[in-house]
Amino acid sequence: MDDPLLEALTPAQREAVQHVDGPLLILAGPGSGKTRVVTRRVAYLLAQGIPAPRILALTFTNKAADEMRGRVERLAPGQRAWMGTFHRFCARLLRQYAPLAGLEENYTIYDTADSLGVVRRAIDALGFDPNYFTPQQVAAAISWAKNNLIPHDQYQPRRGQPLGHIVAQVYPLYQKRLLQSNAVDFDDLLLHVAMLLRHNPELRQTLDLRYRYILVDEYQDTNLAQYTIVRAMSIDYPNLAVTGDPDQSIYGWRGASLSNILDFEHDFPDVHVVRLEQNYRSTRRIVRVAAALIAHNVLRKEKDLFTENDEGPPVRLVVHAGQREEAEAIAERIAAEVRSGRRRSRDFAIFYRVNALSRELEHALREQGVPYQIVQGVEFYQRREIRDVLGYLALLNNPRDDVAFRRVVNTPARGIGKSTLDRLAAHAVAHGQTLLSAAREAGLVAGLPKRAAVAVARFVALVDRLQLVAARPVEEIVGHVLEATDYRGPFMHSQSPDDQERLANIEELLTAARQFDERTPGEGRLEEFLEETCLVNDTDDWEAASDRVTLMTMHAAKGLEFPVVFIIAFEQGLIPHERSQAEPSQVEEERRLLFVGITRAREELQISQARYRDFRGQRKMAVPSEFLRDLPLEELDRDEGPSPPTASDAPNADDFDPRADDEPVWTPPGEEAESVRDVRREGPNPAPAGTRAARLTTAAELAAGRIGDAAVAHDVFKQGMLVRHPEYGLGKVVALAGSGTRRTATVNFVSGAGQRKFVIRQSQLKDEG
DNA sequence: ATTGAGAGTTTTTTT
DNA sequence: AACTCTCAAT
Repeated sequence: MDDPLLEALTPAQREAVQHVDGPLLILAGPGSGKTRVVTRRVAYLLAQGIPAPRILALTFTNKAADEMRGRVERLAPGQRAWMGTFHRFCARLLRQYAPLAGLEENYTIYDTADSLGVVRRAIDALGFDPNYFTPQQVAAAISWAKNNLIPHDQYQPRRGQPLGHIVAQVYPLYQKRLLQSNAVDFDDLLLHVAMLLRHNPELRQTLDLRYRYILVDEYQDTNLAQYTIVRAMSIDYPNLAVTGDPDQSIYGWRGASLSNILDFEHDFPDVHVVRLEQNYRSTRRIVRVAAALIAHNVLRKEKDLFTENDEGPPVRLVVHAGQREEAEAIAERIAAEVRSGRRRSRDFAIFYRVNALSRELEHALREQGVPYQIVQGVEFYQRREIRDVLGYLALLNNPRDDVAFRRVVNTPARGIGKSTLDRLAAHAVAHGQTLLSAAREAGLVAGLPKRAAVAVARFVALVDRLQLVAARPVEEIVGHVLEATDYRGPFMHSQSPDDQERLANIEELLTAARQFDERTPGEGRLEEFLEETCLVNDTDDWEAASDRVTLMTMHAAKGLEFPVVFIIAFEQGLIPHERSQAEPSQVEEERRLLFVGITRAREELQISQARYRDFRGQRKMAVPSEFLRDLPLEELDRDEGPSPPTASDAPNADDFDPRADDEPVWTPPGEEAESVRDVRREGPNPAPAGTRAARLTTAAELAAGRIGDAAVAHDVFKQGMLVRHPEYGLGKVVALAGSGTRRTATVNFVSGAGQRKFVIRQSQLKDEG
């Protein structure tokens, strides 16, 4: 057989690809060609004549799903199997069967911040002191319960657990409020669906039949809810294929349970197990370092990890004086390699344990003019202005959404303050109403001053007006929201960089809306757009194609690979993180996380540490990570760095903390420093100024770039700009929609002509500077 | 009701 | 350090 789908595969890989019916467990070490196997297997199933709609592929990140979709598309063009994250799959399912879960199909998905707010108010309403247990502690406990399929009416506090007793009261109220707002949180997406499947045998059967071939990627990261969902759909047709690697389980804190993968063989006794242990990604040295590290985990199934690749250069271990030096050294190195033509920017990735560590790197890279992209820093959709605008959309989509109401009712300020809101809320609770319906009868609300009642009434009128366009394309709705609220007005004439960035972000949101409209034509797609905005994050915008250095957390790095990897801040308290040090099992998870980071590297790996690091404005001496002990010294090139800089060689000597003296810091417990090989660090090699233009990755630039891509003649109009029409005169673009020759503009004229809509191509509208 | 100053808190990782 | 929250002044 010279089936191209089976080409260039090892016997083990081929075995997995050709497996069709029955349960399948693929135990795949890092770099073992898992993605390749998985995508080919999907294509193989399709080639066997299995209809695409019978296939369901579930991943944890959209990034992974996109990757899979792209590769399957190349192997089997035009076949549309459903691939996506658990959460999106559940969101979609829940939309279809919303009433069974006590929801309407236009339900809102609350993100972490939204749900935290609801928890906070629930705690408040029950009269608990939020200083005793923080809302996030309570929220975490609720989340834990949901991930373990404990519904609000079955939550039992453990004896002697004070937090549990509070949760036992807050959880039911919280849940009641979500339902009342026709809303769910992230965990509910899974919980509701799991419960649906459990309590509706016919539905379970239908879905089992519909999704006859199910594939779960990163199975080691599934929690009980996810497990239950997948299991329930694999009873009549147990064609469940899972891939995973217990050594890469890094989501225990999210309720992931290793037992799901370790017990798979128990759940499906006739499971076919395929082991992919050979690494095709990394050099021998990198693989040996990774293997040595992970061997220190006690709670582990022994697994071989080997490669036939080249030896490669030693793994570097570098100590820097401070975080700035660390960042600068990395940036300089990358710049030098790129300049010499040995590497391209895209070959490099820098990993860290916590997002906050990206700052210094961004700085240094910018200084060196190295283009970079940061995966998932301050998320776009978390920004105030974005959340505000989306708040309006959410309220339009689901008028029962109290969180959205609170967010937008006084944004921008319209004289509806806290006391007014409190009275509205009290009225709503008393009458079992939502905030918006309470607002509709503002006149009846006890104690509400006339003035406030008028303001509320005006807000309701605004919402009603916007409601009229709620079924229009999303870009148009956003345009109307911006116009009706004059949201951008205050920023428009401001020179402050912050305000300029806000405007750019809003512009970016308009672009995102437009792209959504183009991708998803038709009316009334608002809820889909909203679903996407909260279930899809910046990570998913990560473009492997663009020639930039990638910055991200080690969590986000899973599933990716790069020729050169830097892991920074290899320090106690960061990796393992201080919050993970109490529990041995948590330390093991941190070790797995480092393992994931290390195994992303194909050719070169550098792990670095600083002697001091600034944390929350405080300078702290850094201690090397305890995992240093777990790394094989003989594989490493160690560079303790120069002695602390003096004024002559440190341009930023004023930042240097004299407390960071030159004591040997890098000696791991129980090790002698003398085995360290002395390696001279390459000196800085700055390029002549002006050879490379510094590039910033800002929303503004992204917006400009994207708009630039699609720039066509009739595309010069922007939401909010002034235009002139030969007949109606001066007007303002209220909203835009559609694309290409069918792009339309809604214009509000100064003259009595009111609001009119034009097909731009055929109109006589002119830009009025 | 809004604004600004001062106080207090914080994210570890992601859907 | 950056962000949010609280309280007093406007």
